[in-house]
Amino acid sequence: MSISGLSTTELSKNEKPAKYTLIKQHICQNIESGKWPQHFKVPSENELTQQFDVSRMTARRALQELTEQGILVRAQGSGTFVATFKSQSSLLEIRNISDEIHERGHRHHAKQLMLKSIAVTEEITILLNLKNNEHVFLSQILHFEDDKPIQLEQRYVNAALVPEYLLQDFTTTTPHEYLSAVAPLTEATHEIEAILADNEVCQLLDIDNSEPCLQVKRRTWSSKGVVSLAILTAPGNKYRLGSHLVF
Amino acid sequence: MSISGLSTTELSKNEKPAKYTLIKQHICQNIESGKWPQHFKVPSENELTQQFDVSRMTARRALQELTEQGILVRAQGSGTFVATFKSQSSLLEIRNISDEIHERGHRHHAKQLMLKSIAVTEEITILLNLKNNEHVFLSQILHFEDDKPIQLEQRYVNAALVPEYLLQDFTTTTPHEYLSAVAPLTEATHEIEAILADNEVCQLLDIDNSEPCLQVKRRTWSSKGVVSLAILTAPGNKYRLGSHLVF
DNA sequence: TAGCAATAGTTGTATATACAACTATTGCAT
DNA sequence: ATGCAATAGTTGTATATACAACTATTGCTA
Repeated sequence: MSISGLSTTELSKNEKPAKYTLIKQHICQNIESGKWPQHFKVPSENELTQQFDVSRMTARRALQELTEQGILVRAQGSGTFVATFKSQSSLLEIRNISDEIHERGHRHHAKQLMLKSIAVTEEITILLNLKNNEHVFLSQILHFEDDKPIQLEQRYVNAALVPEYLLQDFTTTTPHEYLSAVAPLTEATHEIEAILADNEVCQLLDIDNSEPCLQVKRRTWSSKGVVSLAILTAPGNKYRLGSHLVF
Repeated sequence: MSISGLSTTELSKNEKPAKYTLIKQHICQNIESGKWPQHFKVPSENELTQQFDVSRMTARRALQELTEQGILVRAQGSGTFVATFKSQSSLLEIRNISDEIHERGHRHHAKQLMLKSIAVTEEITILLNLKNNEHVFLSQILHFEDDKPIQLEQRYVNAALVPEYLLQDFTTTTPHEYLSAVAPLTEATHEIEAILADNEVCQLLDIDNSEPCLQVKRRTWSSKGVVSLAILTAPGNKYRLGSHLVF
């Protein structure tokens, strides 16, 4: 059985598999064979539309279902990427989260939180693995001062591993409270802490923040009133913290 | 937070929530308030299209997402129904299944199996609860002879709580093997056993199989080469096993 | 009453199209 | 180099339409 979960029986239903299942198969085969590694940018909706001679909505459906299954990760404006295998098989994490939610009495949210947790773990992992990869997958965005409320970019608020009671009034939460709440829910605590502390981020990403690189690709940023942690590519696969940190 | 998992933050994203989220909210509110009980037939895609002045695909998306979340159950040709609350909060079952899958080393299938397990538990539960409800939700279909391979209607093969190794060649499995494999994965074992044994089904559903009812609604069946367990409505909310069992 | 045909209703799949929102790159002016 | 504008690319949302597959009901015929 493939990672997509498509059984042979499912395909012989009417001797005529749905078109989007063919696309899903194609993608899964490429991933399983190793052709498309982690963080690989899979063909866009338009490209799949041409390759398989289908409408965009059909190609989109294939990508979307694989995303829901934790096999792909999508980013508006950027593209669709192969998820880390870690998240594809992170059953252990799921169980830990389940326990936590279970104790808090929010059983009916458990499944959604499982899915969301995988998504956010995904993005963080991709971010932190940049040093091993040429893809520039952006970006973790945090507005942060000790003992002052946190501001997260909205999509992270939506996806984050945050218990319900924190979500309801996130602006009253301090970094310390955030971490202590998230800590029992995730294995990525260390990485999150590293992001919160600039110096550690630099260390983690092998970034030289003091001396400028010889050549840095210019980037523009859509300012949103939050701090953007810009990671810029430079010749020789070196990275440096961007100077475009905007408020 | 509602059962849909929609947070207030999610809705204030751009001060303009997506249309399908409004429909999801509407449905969830009706369910939470008790207006729409278990097995209630929710408005069809076309009805929602008119009520909310949206396209069918938008209404469809709302129904589909709630189905994926285990809140609704859909049946082609019949309609969309409110799932049992049991499956909405059956975290315990999910964990048990997780353990099972985990031990068998099929981690990456875990999430899909969780979702599927909820779906099939759903349908079985709805079937067995018919006696308490006016809705005739059809139908469990089994082809069964002792010590001979089982045949299940295809959609149940796809959705069933069956371990992978059984799915791969289902036709070689005997009823006994099937039960012993499924037993540790579900709380519905007793119900499944009841379905497998005609007499117990009759007992469970308060069906009088020997004496014909005074008046029975006629039904036609699309024959598929499998045994159809037909449940026919009769005056006074009595049920009787149909005479249309077709092979 | 039983069997069959026809019809309507509901979900599933698929296409074509349009615009919004966001991202990434390029080019130009300073 | 820096900053800005313009452009193209990608995903997100939404509409309109058509047909397929299956279900449910009704009506006719024998």
